[in-house]
Amino acid sequence: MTLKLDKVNRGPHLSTLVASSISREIAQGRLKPGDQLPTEQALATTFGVSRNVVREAIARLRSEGRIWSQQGRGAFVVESNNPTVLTIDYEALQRADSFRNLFELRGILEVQAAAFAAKRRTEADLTAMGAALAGMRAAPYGSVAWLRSDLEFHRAVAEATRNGYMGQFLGFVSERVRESILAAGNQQKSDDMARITLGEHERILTAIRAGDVEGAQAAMRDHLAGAALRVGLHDGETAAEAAPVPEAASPVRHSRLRKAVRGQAAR
Amino acid sequence: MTLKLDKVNRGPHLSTLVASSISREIAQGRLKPGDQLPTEQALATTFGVSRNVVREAIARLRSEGRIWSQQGRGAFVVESNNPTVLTIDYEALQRADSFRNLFELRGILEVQAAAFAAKRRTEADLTAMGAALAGMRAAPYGSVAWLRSDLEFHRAVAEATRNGYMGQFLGFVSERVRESILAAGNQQKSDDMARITLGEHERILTAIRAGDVEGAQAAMRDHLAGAALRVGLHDGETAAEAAPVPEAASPVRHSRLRKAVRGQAAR
DNA sequence: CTTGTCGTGTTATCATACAACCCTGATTTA
DNA sequence: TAAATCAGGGTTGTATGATAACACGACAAG
Repeated sequence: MTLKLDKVNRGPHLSTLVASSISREIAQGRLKPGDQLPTEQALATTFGVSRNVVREAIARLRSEGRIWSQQGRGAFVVESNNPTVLTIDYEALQRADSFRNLFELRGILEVQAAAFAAKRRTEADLTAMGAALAGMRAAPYGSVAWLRSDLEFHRAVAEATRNGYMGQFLGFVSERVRESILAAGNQQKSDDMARITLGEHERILTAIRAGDVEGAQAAMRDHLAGAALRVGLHDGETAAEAAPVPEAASPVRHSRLRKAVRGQAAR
Repeated sequence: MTLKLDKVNRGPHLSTLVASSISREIAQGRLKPGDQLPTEQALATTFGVSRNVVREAIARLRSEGRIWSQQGRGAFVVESNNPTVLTIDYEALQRADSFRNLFELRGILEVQAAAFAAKRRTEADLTAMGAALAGMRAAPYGSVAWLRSDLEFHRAVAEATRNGYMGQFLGFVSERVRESILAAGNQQKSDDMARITLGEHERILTAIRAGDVEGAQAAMRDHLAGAALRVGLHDGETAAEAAPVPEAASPVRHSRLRKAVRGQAAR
């Protein structure tokens, strides 16, 4: 048996804890946009860590676009509440409704990507898709090679849109969806599925090659509906029902707080 | 006159430069997934900075999910090449084709959001949208209050999709688009525009209230086409032509490199 | 009222030291 | 011989002190 021990080692770094703590202060409004943070020295003493750790935490928050600092002045909470990075909380994705929502978003992007691909694909794109399909045919269903080819096919479609952001976003969303599916691990495999899935992909490629925008959209929609069924999502149309907006906050569990971190940042 | 001096202060931190440099090594494949990075000491000497700076850079990369490190062993490039966060390079967005691509992506999301909103909106959603529209009517075109109400309207639409990720992504993309427009600053304002823009929004709301999915999509499409014209994008249909995939690398300009950073990380 | 100077406080960076930990290989032990 | 133990070096994590660069207000000089 392969025992399934989750990685509880998530961020044993002090800087991670400090960053989360400050992040929480911001999220919960105790530090408002435009506010100045305490000095690094003050933070270091209140948290009971070295100034170095505080600096690493601040570097992280700065890269996330939550705070902004200037030499000689101080560090400030950034004005716009929209951070410059987009993150998806892994824990939240375990909830069925969240997963369904993300799957829905992926569907939107994939279908439109197929449409643009049908309009803008080059010969190179088509051969790339064909190669990916061949890889799927050659590999056993569900194997690593099969999954890689599957991913490659969708990547090629995204590439064919000639819109880099499309590929970036689609890749990001798909990866999160894939992770979540793997984590759940309740996939059943059968020979029929291989044939069906392959057929779906082939129809997509055919439509894209023909430049058939509507057809490509429809084929991709079919494919996603099939995929939804295969991973256990039923009736993808009525997806989200009163799902609260998932906040991007507090990805760190408190139970594992270390002795040093016990204060609040700035009261 | 208000002279227009941009903030060139973007990231004068050494740690940012180091992080970008390592990030580029990964993106360009000189550091493959699973590879071990040079030791912090080695990086510090090759970059000509202190180990502290290297640590801040690594803390940042770790928070972005690109690197994984363990005490006593070393730091490694994470296996999946898909980072756990999504970022958009601000500099790249200044290029017209990039901006066009992002605008196109926004359009996809907005149109589909309108469709879902028409299907799933509640009374509360409708009143929120109505309030936002009222705010636009009351404020002068282009003013801060007007922009806020505009943003609020679109946020309400996204909220009405009952899909939190939709709101998250849409907000993220829209914010980047808005920043870019503000940075360009070549907006011309007229009274006609206020009326036209307001009308577009009203049609969207009407369709959503009526539960008219097709109508909401069409109205939103019109609105975005109008917005594209207003910000100087012409013929949004043939957006990207042979635009290379924008890699998420090198957000730092080299001309401003400081004396210390001149090496490569790990060859 | 403007300008220049100075002192203080803050961030940015450097340098060093130590603790915790992993890995390897030799040594001891069964 | 085979396994367990232990010592050593190497690496990351953290602490500490010092210096440079910068911002800002106070204050004097013009």
